[in-house]
Amino acid sequence: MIHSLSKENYLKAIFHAAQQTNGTVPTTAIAKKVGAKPSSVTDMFRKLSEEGLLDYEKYKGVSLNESGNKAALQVIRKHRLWESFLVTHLNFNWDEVHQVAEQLEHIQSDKLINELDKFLDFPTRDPHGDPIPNRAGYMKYTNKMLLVDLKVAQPGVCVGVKDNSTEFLQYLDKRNIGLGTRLTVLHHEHFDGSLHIQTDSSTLMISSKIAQNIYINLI
Amino acid sequence: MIHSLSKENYLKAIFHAAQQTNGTVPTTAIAKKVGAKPSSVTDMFRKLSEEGLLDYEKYKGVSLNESGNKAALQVIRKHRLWESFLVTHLNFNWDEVHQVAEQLEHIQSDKLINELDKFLDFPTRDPHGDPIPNRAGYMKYTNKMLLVDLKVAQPGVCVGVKDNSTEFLQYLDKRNIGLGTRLTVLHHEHFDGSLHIQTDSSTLMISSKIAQNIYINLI
DNA sequence: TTAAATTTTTAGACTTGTCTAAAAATTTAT
DNA sequence: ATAAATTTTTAGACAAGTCTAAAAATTTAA
Repeated sequence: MIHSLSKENYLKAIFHAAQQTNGTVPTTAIAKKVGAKPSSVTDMFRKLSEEGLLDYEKYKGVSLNESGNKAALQVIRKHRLWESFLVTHLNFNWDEVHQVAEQLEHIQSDKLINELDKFLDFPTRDPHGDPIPNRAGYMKYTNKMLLVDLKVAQPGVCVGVKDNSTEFLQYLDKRNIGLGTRLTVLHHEHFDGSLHIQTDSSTLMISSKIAQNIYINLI
Repeated sequence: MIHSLSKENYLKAIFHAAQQTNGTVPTTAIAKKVGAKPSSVTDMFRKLSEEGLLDYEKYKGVSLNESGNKAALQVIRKHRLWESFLVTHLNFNWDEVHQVAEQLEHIQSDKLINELDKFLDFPTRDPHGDPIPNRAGYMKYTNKMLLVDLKVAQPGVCVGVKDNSTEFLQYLDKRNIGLGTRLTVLHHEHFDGSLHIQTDSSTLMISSKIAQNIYINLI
């Protein structure tokens, strides 16, 4: 089943919104996400529900059903794989990828996306630390945490950032911290919350504010 | 200036059609290329001409003006760079790329296409041997020729194929002939037109029919 | 619990790109 | 050179996705 670009965007928006609200999503939430008026969203809800992708009851909001969920996950898979490609091979910064990936995620070709996946060596996280669904649509739900919450001596790997500003990314670059960098907290300074950390290449001191903007995974 | 997907397709179609007819292109020719009815094409001619991309006189056909030409070349640049990427990095066969590149060519991002160009090391030919416009829209017009027309002892490099069938591509693969393979004709057999050729890896005999489907460039 | 505020839906309209049918212009052929 | 054939354009319509304005339903609050 192929869906129009617009429908794919709705499915993705509903998927993300549903993560917060236990499954059922109101009209206005989606209107904000897709940048359309609520009346347009209602129209689309009706269409997607007629196509068997949504459960929709008037005035009650929508939820993705089995096929809607599957379709949304395929779009998310494409989005995250493209983001990974842009960062790892085309010198995009973590904050530049989104707008382009929003376009690339709608390219229709199974071979393309599966070969891209293979080319990238089947990554499981995108540059923001979010999990990438595999071919079957399965993904490990994120248990990423902030570096600031990492316990002393517990090794972690950087899987993304919360703040996408150029300044922050440059700060990290300068210290050789990037996707995949292993980090261990050596010491927590209780006075100001700063951390002594050990990376692959060196030992350094970072502020609590920095540590609040780095996502890590336990390893 | 950004153009809709549909407009980009028209610009590209007009560009290609204009290569054959000395600049001016009739409505029906474009109708065939873009798969629309002539009446739709007339409508689009009017729109593109109002946008200052075409010179259009009713009943006289259209031609690309300066900006139309530039816009068309940017689309062609993207198409050919994506085709190259698909073949060289994602294991696409020469005949599988077109349909996907037709989609990818409409992604809007200067950084994306220029980084892709760099990633591919600024290729000048796509997998069909057609020239790739550079960032400024300049391309060396193809002086590609068929292998069958190559003179004895004159070295050439394979830049593409005319026949894109899987059988033919597999035939070439088996003989280690691909994009970039250097070829020299050792002997022309006048009786049946077959050729003895020398490749990077071996010496072989190919029929005239095969040689009529391989594009080469002099080196 | 009922009035006010908010959310959602309906109704009708607009834009882009397409279509069919018919009219107009151009080209071809006798 | 004029009739026939072909090409091109015009006119009116439609689908997708959006909008505004107004009506209906739901939620909130006094």
